[in-house]
Amino acid sequence: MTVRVRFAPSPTGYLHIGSARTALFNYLYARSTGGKFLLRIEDTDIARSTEESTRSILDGLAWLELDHDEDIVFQSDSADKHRETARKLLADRKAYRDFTPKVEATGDVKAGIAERARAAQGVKNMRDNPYRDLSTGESDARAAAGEPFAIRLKVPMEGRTAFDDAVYGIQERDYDDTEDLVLLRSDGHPLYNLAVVCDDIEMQITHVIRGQDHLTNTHKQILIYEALGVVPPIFAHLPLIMAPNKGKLSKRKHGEVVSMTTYRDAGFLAAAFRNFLALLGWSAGEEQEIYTLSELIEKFSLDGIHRSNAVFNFHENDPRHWTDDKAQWMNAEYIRTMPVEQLLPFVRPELKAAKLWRDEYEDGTRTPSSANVAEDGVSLEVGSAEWYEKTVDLIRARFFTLKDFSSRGRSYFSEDYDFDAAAVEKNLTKFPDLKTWLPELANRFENEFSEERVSSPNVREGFTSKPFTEENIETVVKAFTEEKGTKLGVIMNGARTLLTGVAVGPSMLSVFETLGLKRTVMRLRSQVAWKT
RNA sequence: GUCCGGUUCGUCUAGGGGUUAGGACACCGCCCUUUCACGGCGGCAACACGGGUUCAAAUCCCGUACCGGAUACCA
Repeated sequence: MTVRVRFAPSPTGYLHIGSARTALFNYLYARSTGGKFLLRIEDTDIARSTEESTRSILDGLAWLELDHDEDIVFQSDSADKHRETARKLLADRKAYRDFTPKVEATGDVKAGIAERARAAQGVKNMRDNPYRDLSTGESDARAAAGEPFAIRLKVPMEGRTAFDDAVYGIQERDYDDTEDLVLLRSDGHPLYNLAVVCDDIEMQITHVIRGQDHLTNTHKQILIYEALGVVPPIFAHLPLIMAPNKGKLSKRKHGEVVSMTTYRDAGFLAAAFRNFLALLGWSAGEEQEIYTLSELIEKFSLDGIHRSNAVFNFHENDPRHWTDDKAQWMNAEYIRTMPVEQLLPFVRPELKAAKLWRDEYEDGTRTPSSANVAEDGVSLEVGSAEWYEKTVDLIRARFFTLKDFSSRGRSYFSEDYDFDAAAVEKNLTKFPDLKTWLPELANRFENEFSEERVSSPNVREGFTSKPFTEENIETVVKAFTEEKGTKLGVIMNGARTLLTGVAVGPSMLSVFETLGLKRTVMRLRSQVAWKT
């Protein structure tokens, strides 16, 4: 039997981190078993469902690359079938018409339900509905007379529902604890449990993998399967993802941190986030943390799923820990260790969005004529595809998100970058001599190197033509430092701040080389930083 | 209230009768270094509690506590 699983979100908001994980687990299970991963939009709550939300959920799934099989099923399209099923159950006397007038919920719905349940405690049997055993004749007559009614499932008086959950094990529940659930509202609207069972049957779902909050629904749904004479699928309930206080994780309370789009927009790599999500409530029982998608598919199994809820750990008022540390670490880990050519396609849109992109960065668009790249490849023309790749590779080591390429890495791609006040203070203002030394160093570079066509009145006649490479730069900077009787760090750090605007980054020699002679010289002469 | 589920470092987790209870993140320290949020080394830090079973319990059983979920003519 081919495995068929489904992810069935209700479109009442964006793709929540918990739903995303449910989708991921379904996806992994389907792919690991050679089964099908189906998508069903449970849009039967007309008042709350929106198309925008459906789109947002699909966007989220697309971003995570959880591609589904077959056409998307919209639950609302099958309402007639659901009604028909309810009527069939009625005809089979597995369900009955309840003529009790509908009571509208007011105020806090959840609290009201709990209150009502408490009040009913011990007072009455959950199934002692006066209409439960109404004769067919009278029921038909009242219905024919136009009296409104809901259709309720007739839960047997004796016995219990039981199923073997793939995660939680044997689950049993006395019929006594289950109310005769409404299948069809008095306005003819089919309700969730009926709709889900009908659709799961229709879609030939073999495994229902969903949140643990559905555990009691499962008992109700099994009752419907039994009434219908259909063998229920296998159920696997997932532990829930909680807020740091172990409470419910919600948009109301926690905002954007729970939305998948937040991570996409914050410069997360889908692969990294997927990896993080996979480890929230599941483990392969080993010490590995970084898994490629194919490894996840290969290793995923229902027995690796935990029974206890997991905390999504973030700190609302701490910008550095605004989301789970491990998610951030994992993203950084992906950025700095994945093959650079795989990273490039993600950096490009980021630079484009920040208007830092140049077409020359694209592979294959280089113009050979403009290249004065040394034969050994050490000094690359700034702006070439090779330069771009090398630069991305250099600066990614200390980056956490794709956003960093356009923010903290801005100075590599544009002349228009900001100076960090603390860095200026620490590395420039503190050493006033640098104000003259650095432009002097620029002249020195210009005289010593010839990587680029620099036209300047300061170029000496008969200069030695050396490539602007780390090794050569080091010699020059060291000599310069000695002449000035200062420490290498003073020059290097001053140059770093002037050239990149910040106090941190890769080796300064590689920064010089990466920026190239022309830009290095220009920036060393710049006095802008001193004015801030 | 009732039903159901859960409980190993701050967080994610490994381990499921005998372990110095392992790893990762975070945090702290040292090293590397011209700087650094890279890297290297190290440190802090956990079996909820009480009973039982057993030669031996984090691990099995029972209870308690706490946390969570559910309880709807919502999904």
